Amino acid sequence: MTKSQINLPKTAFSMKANLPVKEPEILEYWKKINLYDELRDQSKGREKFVLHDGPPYANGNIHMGTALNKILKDIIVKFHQMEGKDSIYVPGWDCHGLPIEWKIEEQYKKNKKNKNEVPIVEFRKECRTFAEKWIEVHKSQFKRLGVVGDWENYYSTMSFNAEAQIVRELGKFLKEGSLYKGFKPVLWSTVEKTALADAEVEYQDHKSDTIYTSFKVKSSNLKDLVGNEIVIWTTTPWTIPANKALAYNESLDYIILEINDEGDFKNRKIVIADALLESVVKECELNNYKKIHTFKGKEFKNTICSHPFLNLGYDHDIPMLEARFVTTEQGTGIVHCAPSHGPDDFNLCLNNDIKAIETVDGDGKYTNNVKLFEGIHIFKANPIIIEKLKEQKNLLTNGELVHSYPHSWRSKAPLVHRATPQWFISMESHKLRSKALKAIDETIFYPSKGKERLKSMIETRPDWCVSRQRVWGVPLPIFVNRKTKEILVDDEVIENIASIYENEGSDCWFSDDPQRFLGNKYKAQDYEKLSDIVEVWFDSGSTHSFVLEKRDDLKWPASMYLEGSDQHRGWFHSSLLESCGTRGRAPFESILSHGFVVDGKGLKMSKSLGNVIAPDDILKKYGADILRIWVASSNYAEDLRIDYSILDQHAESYRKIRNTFRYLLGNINDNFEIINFEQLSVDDLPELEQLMLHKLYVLNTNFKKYFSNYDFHNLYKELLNFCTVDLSAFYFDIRKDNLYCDGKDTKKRKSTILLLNIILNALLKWFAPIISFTTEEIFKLLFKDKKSIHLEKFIEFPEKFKNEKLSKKWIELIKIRDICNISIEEKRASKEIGSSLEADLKIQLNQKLKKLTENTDFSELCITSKAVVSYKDDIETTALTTKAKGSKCSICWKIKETACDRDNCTVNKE
RNA sequence: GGGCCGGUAGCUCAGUUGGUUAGAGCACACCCUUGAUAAGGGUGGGGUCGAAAGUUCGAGUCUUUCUCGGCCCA
Repeated sequence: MTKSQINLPKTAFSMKANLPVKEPEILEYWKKINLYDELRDQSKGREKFVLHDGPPYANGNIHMGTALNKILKDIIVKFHQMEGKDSIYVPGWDCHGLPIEWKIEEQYKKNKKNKNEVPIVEFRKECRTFAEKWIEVHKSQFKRLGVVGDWENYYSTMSFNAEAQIVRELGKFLKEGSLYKGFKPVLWSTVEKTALADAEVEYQDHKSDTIYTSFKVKSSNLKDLVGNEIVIWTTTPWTIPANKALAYNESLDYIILEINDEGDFKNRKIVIADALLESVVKECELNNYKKIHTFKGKEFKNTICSHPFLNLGYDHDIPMLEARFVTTEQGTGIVHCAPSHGPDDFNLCLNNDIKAIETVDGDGKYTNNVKLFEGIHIFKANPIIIEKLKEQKNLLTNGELVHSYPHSWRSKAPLVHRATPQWFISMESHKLRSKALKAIDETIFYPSKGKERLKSMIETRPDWCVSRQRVWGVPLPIFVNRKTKEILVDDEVIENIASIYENEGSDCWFSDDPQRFLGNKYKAQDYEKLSDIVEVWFDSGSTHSFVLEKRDDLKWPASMYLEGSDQHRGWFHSSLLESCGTRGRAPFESILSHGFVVDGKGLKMSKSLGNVIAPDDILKKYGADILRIWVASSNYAEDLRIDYSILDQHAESYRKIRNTFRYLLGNINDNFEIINFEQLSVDDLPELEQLMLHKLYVLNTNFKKYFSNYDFHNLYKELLNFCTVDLSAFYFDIRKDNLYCDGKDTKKRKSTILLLNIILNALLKWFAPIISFTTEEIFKLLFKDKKSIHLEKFIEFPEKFKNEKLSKKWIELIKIRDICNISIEEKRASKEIGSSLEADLKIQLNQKLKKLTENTDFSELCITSKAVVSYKDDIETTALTTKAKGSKCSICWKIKETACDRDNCTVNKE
């Protein structure tokens, strides 16, 4: 007996993947062959698919969310490429903004350097260098994930041409007239001395002073009110000096309450909402009081009050205004309004011709607009205000409240609303809101629920504040006439600034003579040059203009924007507004949003929970292909769970896939042959092979269906099931006998080899976008004359592979096989047999199945040495296993009562 | 605090307009194999579908409340 008589699989493709070592080698290879350039060269003229990269912030190492995002992008880009498009991916980075500024400032603090003594231009250079450093770090980390893109020609928001184009984009809003100077309360950090973007604010618990204070009614249509006192509750006593109005809700019931308790309020009458009586009584510890009148809120109309500090010179009228935002959740049902210190207050007052003024300066100190308190820091003002109110006998009670309150994400300092001059893009003046809503309707969303999410945000958002009082960003290219206070609107000036930036960047705005930007048309001394910068969301919202439009290799609009679901309020949002404002439509045809990476229990990753997994940990332990499988197999429409047990599971699946490939490669001895489908005569193949062709055809159909919906987790599941169920446990298992024991020249074995080649090719292509490294490893092994799997296209299977009738037949055959397996298992459990080849099957089938099964070799199908079928009327399928009689052929291991007569088994046999 | 989204076996996911005993793969257990071998095959166990109430002849699917988680907003 000799093993040389059987054809055992042999391949150079190792079972052990060793991805952490092998993947970097493949990366080197891709670099060597210039894969990205090669892709573009070969795809010239094809339909373009442009996935426009949302720029990550150039700061800090990448985390799982970024890895997920980039891998998902790469998978989609590769799918489109292999589908036959020119699928272009240009990565980019978001570079301006507060976090980087803050890092540089931190370094200054460490080195005892004073930021104010450093020229702005020098400071900005350090910011630029900092961003550049992180771009390089990110680049290598993203590449390691297997992401193929134009890494050499990436884009960044701080590149000179980006800065120039951002100026041009702002110029468009300026020219249109939708960019205006406003005076609004914005969330302000007195520590960083800047307004903060929404994304820079975090809400934390904060202990606030609370007061119940009273405003005396000066005049009213409701005569009962005059001389009585309106009581308000607030958690910001320091805003009392800025009070300009009181707000009530006309649909609420209000009461006049006479107080008889000893103290400042004895015999005074106060007004509060009926619904809040109980809580006010409790909070203010009222014991003796009498409800003397009840009335509807609408009767407040035209009521004028005086300020609690009337006797201290606060003699302005305090009108009572109707406002829907007044509720009975907390307080008294009447809200104190300081237009400089709250958006609701501001809007209400604005509609009633009450202007906001600067009451607090950038440091948080009262300005000279505030009598009595000028120079006092607002965070130290509460006790003083409370004292004064007490002194004026207008304080019912005071206390403390812990509640959720806005804080700076950097300094963690509590924020305040402060009215400052800011620059806004109007949502209404030029119909930006309705244009954006229309654009949303014309966009395809994956998953579809993203549409409503973005829509509801656009519907309710206020005007876009695009100015920031910082230095690391694109300067707002605005000049204001010193005399007329008019904004200079002139295309030539804008283009002049842009062309200067194109050559040298925007640093010069802060250092050069303003005349240089104005040109010859205007005199610098007549104009004030703004020193604000553009908020970073405008930067990234403009990427479509300086990337998609400017580059010849790309197209506008993009085929797809793909980001985490938080970007409905971020990049999706700002890009939509910027583009609708300047071009009247969205810069994208579709939006794909993915959920967040959470731990195995569904909790968000945090240092304090200790459940953070870094991409690098995974790459070192498993390799990028495992991470890519995790991405492909997870449902990105929801949050994506990850932990080591989940990764272990995917690593197991990977081994299954890898061994599937290894079986294929081993049995073709690494000699791959491209099969010409046109010349292939399906009918000449054994039924099992025909069945496999049908399965390939169906799988490919499903594959395309799933891909067209970007439904990767179902697509991957189907591929994996094909490997385990249809190949490993079925086709491969059955055909081992044929592959190992039949002669290489036999027609049957040749048919099997043919199928193995087709299956190998198909699997390789199907899996390439997902396990990009492993498929490349195999591809290189098979093709010496081709460069990369990623330059290939998916396979088109001919219609003739489809055979529903055969498929239906085999569904029945496999049912019979299952019954046989149960029968074999019984004998195995009772130790009568071991291997299925020791089994002799006696199968009883219903007469009706005769036609279907008469040509089927069940011993082959069930991998037994013998199988006999008999037919009877009116019976269910049964199978009986007995131990096969005879002796085991030393070559093919089948048990036979006579000498084995198979060709290979008889050759060289003694 | 408000809005939106989600909770189906240990894990990743299916589950049509409400209609038999809720499915798949992996993992697990047991067995077999030792010619895919740090592989391969077979059989099997496992779910009060987040909880409760309701609508219905019938609910994983519809309604309400609660709970847990995530994102966004304040």
